[in-house]
Amino acid sequence: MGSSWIVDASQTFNLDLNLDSFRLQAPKDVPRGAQINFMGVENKASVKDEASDLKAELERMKEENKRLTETLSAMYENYITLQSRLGDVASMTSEKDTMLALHPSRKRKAENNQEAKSDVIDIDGSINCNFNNNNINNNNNNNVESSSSEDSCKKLKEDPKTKVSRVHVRTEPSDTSLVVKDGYQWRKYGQKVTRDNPCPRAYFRCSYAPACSVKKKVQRSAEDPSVLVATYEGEHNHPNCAKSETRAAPSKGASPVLISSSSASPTKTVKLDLTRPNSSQVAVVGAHRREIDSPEFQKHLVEQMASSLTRDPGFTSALAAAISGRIMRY
DNA sequence: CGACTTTGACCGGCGC
DNA sequence: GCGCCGGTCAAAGTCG
Repeated sequence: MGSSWIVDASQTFNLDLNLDSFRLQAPKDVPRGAQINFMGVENKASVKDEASDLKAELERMKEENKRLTETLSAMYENYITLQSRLGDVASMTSEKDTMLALHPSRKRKAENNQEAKSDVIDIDGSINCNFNNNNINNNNNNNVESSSSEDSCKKLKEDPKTKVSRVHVRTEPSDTSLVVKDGYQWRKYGQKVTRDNPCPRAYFRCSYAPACSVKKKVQRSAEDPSVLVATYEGEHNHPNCAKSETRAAPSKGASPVLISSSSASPTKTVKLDLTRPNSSQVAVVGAHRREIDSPEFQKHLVEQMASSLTRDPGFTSALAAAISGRIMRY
C-alpha cells in the first residue's frame, strides 16, 4: 500500500487485493453467512474510507500525470528549438572545416575533429542543411563545401569516384544493436572501438554479391547514443535485395527510410526519424524529390514503412485492439 | 551444415 | 624508428 500508484489498472487491481485482504482477516471458523455479515458490519466503514482515500490518490495521480505530460511536451519543444540553433552554429563552423581540409598535414587530427563536427551537423542540422542550402540538389561534383568534411579530407588520396554517404538513424534507447536496415544484405566482418567514440564501430560488407565492393560502417553517435551513423563507401553493382535482408539483419535493427547517395555530391547525409512524427521530414522528402520520384525509391519506401509498422509491437497491438473492437461492435 | 557473428591478432599509414 | 590508430583477417562460436 505504501507504493505509489502508476496506472489505473494497477489501482483497480490493488483495490481488489485490498478487499481480499479484508476478507482474509475474517476468522475461518465463522460460518459463511456470518462471515459476510462480519465484513459488512465491522469493516464496511473502513473499506469505504479506504476507497475514498484511494479515489483521492487516484485524482492526485491523474493531476501529476497531466503535469508530467505537459513538462514532457515542453521539453520536447525545447529540444526542437535547440536542434535548430545547433544547426545554425554548425553551419557557421563549416568554414573552419573547410580550412582544416585544406591542410592535410594534420590529416588524422583534422579528420577526428571534423568527424565530430560533422556528427553535430548531421544529427541535428541535417534537416536545416537540406532545407537551407542546395548542396544535395546541386549536381556539382566539384563543390567541396557540399561534401562532408570527413570526405573532403579523404578525397586527397582516395579514388574520387568512391562514393561515400552517411545515413543517420534514430533507434530505440534500449536497442543496442548496430544494425541499420537499408534493403541490402550485409555481412559483418569486424568491430572496433575508436578513439573519438566509446561506442564500437561495426564494419560490414555487402554479402549479396561477392563482387560488390560496398562497405558500411555503423557507429552510434558519441553525442546522441540513440542515433546510429551509417557510413557507406562505394556503390552496389547489383539490384536491391530487400527480401533476403531479413535473414542477415534480424528484426531488432533500426530501419531508416533509405536516401541513396548519388554522384551529385560525394557525401550526403540524411536523417529520417521514424520514431516520432515530424512535419519537417516531409520537407526533407521534398528536398529529395528527384530521387523520390523514381519508382524504385517509392517501392522501397513503401516496403520500409510497412516493415517499420509491422515490427512495432505498439502498432500491432493497437491494430489488433481496433479490429477486435470493431468485431465486438458487430 | 552453412551462413553469420564475435573477437583477438595482425597490418599499414601516420604523427612524433 | 616507435607507438598509436583505424581497418581487416580469420578462427572459433552461434544460430536456424
